[in-house]
Amino acid sequence: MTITAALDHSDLEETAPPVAGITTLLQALADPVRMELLRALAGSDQPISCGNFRVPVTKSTLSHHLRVLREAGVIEQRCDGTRKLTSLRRHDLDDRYPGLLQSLVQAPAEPGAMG
Amino acid sequence: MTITAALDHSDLEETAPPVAGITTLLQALADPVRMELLRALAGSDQPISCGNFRVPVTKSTLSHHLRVLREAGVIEQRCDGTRKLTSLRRHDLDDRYPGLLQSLVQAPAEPGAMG
DNA sequence: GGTATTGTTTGATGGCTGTCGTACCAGGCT
DNA sequence: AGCCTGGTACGACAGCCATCAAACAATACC
Repeated sequence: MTITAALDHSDLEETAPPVAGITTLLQALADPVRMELLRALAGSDQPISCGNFRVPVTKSTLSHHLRVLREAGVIEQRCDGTRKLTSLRRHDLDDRYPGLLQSLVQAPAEPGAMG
Repeated sequence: MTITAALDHSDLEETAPPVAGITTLLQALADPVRMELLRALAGSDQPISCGNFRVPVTKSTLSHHLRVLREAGVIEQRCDGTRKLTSLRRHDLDDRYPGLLQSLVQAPAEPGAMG
């Protein structure tokens, strides 16, 4: 097999993994904390750093939740100095699951996910 | 507080419980078997009895999955002799979560949920 | 170098859940 | 009555998962 440039899709993107299947995606979103993270990201046009999420969990638990979202293809993270900026992969999500993101973020938030 | 008839919403409906919150709903759908049940129900305009679902689980497990969907407000079941006909609560779902059901059922099915 | 600041990783733990087998119950059938 | 069919309820069990504390890593700043 020849060495190809198939994975080099463009210029300097960090080769974000593909958006997960529907079951994995729903599992990733079926958590009150992660839904709150999704809402926060969807409601902001700018990336958010870990410290700026207002969820009632420890930072290790928050890191765990962000990892789940990242591995499901919901978010992507970019290092910026000592921070890590998290942003929503809107286009990839809409591409694979049209309308899903919008119907989720416009769903009424439940009390209990925020402190 | 006076005894009111607030719960008597109409005539002879079986008082279906309200559609659950978004987290409970996503938890109910974040399972390959239950997503397959959803697809089967969404793809048929007629109710389906337990025996007509083609999922690779025991009937007790199937009953468990249907219970989860029922308690989340996704389906309703109507007794018909010895059978129990299951149907999708499309209107209630669309009412509470517009567009969600459609975006879910049109999502590509993953291999593995069917035998 | 030293010290915050920001996140990740690693156990550990308690709870939830998907699965099955078995028993059980209700209708329809002969 | 007896039997089957369709479905539920109850344990039991294994695996996953959300949570935390503590330790670690990396960058910035003094």
